[in-house]
Amino acid sequence: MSTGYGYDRAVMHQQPIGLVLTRTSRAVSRAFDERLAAAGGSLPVWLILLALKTQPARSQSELAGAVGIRGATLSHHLDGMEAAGLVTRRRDPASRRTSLVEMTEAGTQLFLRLREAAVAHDKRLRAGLSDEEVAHLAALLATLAANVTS
Amino acid sequence: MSTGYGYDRAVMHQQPIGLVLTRTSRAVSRAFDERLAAAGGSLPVWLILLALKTQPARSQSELAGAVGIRGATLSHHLDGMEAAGLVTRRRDPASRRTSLVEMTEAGTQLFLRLREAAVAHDKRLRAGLSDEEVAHLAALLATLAANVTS
DNA sequence: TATTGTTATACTCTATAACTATA
DNA sequence: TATAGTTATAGAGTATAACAATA
Repeated sequence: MSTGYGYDRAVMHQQPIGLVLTRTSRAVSRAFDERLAAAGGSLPVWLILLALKTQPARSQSELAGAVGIRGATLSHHLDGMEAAGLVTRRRDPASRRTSLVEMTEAGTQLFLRLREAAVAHDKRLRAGLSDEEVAHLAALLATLAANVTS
Repeated sequence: MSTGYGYDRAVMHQQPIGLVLTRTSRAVSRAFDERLAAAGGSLPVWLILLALKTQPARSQSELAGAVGIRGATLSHHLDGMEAAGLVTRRRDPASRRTSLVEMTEAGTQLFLRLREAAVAHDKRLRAGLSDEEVAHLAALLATLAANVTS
């Protein structure tokens, strides 16, 4: 019997999808980490800069939520990023216990380099896949994510 | 214009597929880690036991390759697993510098518990997806993995 | 000399708990 | 009291380099 995708039922159930996802994600993450490191960054730094770029001057709690890490973990990364001159922290005038994180010029420069690395990584990932297939993949992944968070 | 998947081109390119994969994989991995921990294991322990189950009495270098980690990292995990009574290491009679890793009865018991957790995780992941969609997802992920390793 | 595995050491990411400053 | 963020500490996973044993 044909599934319409070129796989029969015997093959389809060979590997749990969670295992396939874990292995793929490990391989792909490792490749991405290498590219980011070569460009002078890391995954958390990239995710933090990306979150800041899409919505500048965020409070740390918002930022931690956007990146998917705890506040203390974010503090840890921001310490390094601030020391490296990538971001600044200043108190929110409206509430002095909130701190607003902003990207510096050097942060923007690194962001651009990391974005290049991310774009190159993405191009490599998409090889052999049509836009439709990539869109379908994104939709399937979104379903998986929803399944574990609900 | 319709792509046939219910997504139009404007939506399709909103998010790089690498980012979607990273985020999905983080969320899914975290959920899986929690299940494995609740069952008394961890991801590396699960992957090592799984590799041993599918091909018993492997040398450590084979095992490290199958799991996707370095030899020294495997030694580290095996130390803990051996101390916990999950595996044994014995010298290969054919070549005394090679060590064969075997699962103990306790290792088998843990393997079964972790497999239960993995099956439950997989069932949850598949919610709302047909067998055909899961098979297609697996094929797409295989393409991504091939793209970064080639 | 080359290979298998171990040991020593260290790095990154993450977390929890206790703390400070502010509201 | 409650909240935003920091600091101290720790644990898991991984890695490289130097080493020992064996081939």
